[in-house]
Amino acid sequence: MQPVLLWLRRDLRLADNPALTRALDTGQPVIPVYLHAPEEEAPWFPGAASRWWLHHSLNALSCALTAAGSRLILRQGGSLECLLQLLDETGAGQVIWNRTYEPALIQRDRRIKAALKDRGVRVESCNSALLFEPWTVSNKSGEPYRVFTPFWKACCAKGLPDDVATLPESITAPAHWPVSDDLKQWALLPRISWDQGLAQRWQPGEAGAHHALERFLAHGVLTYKTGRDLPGQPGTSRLSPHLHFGEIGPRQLIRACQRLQQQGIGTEGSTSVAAFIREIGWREFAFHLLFHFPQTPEHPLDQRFEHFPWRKPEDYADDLAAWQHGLTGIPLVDAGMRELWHTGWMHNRVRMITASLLVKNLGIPWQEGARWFWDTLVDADLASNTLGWQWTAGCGADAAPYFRVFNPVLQGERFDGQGAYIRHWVPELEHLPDRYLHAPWTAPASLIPPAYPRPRVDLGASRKTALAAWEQLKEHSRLSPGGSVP
DNA sequence: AGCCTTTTGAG
DNA sequence: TCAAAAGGC
Repeated sequence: MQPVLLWLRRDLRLADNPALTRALDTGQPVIPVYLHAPEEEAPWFPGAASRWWLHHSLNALSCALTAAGSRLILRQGGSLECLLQLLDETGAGQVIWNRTYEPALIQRDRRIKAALKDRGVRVESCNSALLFEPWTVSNKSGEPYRVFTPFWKACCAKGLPDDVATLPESITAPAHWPVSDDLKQWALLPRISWDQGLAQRWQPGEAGAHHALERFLAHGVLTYKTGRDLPGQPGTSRLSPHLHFGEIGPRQLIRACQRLQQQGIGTEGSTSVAAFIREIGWREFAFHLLFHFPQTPEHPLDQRFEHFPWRKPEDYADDLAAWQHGLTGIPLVDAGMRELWHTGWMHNRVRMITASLLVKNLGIPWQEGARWFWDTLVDADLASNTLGWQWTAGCGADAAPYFRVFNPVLQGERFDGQGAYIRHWVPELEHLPDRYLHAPWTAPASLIPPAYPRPRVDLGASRKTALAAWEQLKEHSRLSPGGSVP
């Protein structure tokens, strides 16, 4: 019987996978394929941490498919060329996939869909990644939302989808399997092994995603509202990389939350679960914004910021390097940057704080931070990363106003009071008493650990400079709206 | 989802 | 005198 191709991309799971369900519903044999074509994601080629995750996730998916009586076929090259080749080799007449939403991938998929249809191939695409696809939500005048709360209200009014297809017991195999690449030959893993920290922390793949969810449901979600702010405690879901690669989907999370809500979980539990669902909403909002404003990975949504007086690369290179390597001399910031480097992930509150320091105190353009996060995060996601950086820089939709500057000393005292997080990631400061831990430069000279750098910025002075620059920019924009600044 | 300074008002 | 509230960036 004529098989169908199931083209897997950011949907590396078997449960709640509409494209897989559709493929099974045809009653024909299914050939699952993953195509490696990183250049098609230009200019946002997958970063090193992301490639590490992809390698292990594909391994896991391949095992799961094998256990279900199927296989994962790997091919490298242009996606269209690979698909045509596979259609030719297998005699398949239909391709099914789940949609992606990054600008470059939308273009590619559109091109491929048209080319396949031209050749008489049946093509079908589904939604696995989102509760609401970006073109299905708009305000009364038909415009995309630019503010989160009304956006999310409109989503909730539609009803959050929680319909989840059951896990297939087996997947019908074709009479003949096409040959597959050997995953190792794609060289997704780093050549020098800096990845032990990642391997220790993460279990990529669908099973790992469900372990992470179970842990969170049992230990984090009921205290999420306050627990998520404490970087020294595992109070967040840590699902972001699993979500990015589609090892688990938002509908599954909504369903799990609704099950919890039906049990008696008390007021704190209930508001905590609601807070978590709201975070899923921010993820949806990020996709909404990226789809409707595809220039935002590179350009600020608020055009006034095109003329912001950022420092120049030759002036900030040393500060940028110090920030990247966790050597700014500001403990909470260095702790976060080192957590990122060692585990490919950073606690959300610390992301806001490290980003604020880069953009506001160091005067470095947010795009530099976005690029570094892109390369080092295992959860690097163009939509979420763009929203996060523009939020911090104050130039995005519903962003934090520019004048909101985080003070990493105060934030440390407030959210890492006992210093568990800082001491874990900045061992030079292990023995510094709590009262000096967040600002070692205020300690008596005899207590300051010589191995730890002096702070690279004066937090108070740089804050003033940043606010003054913002006031001036506003003034210029008022005088010459949309125009250039002298 | 902030910080800093000034003002207010109870004691 | 000091904590809380308010106001500006």
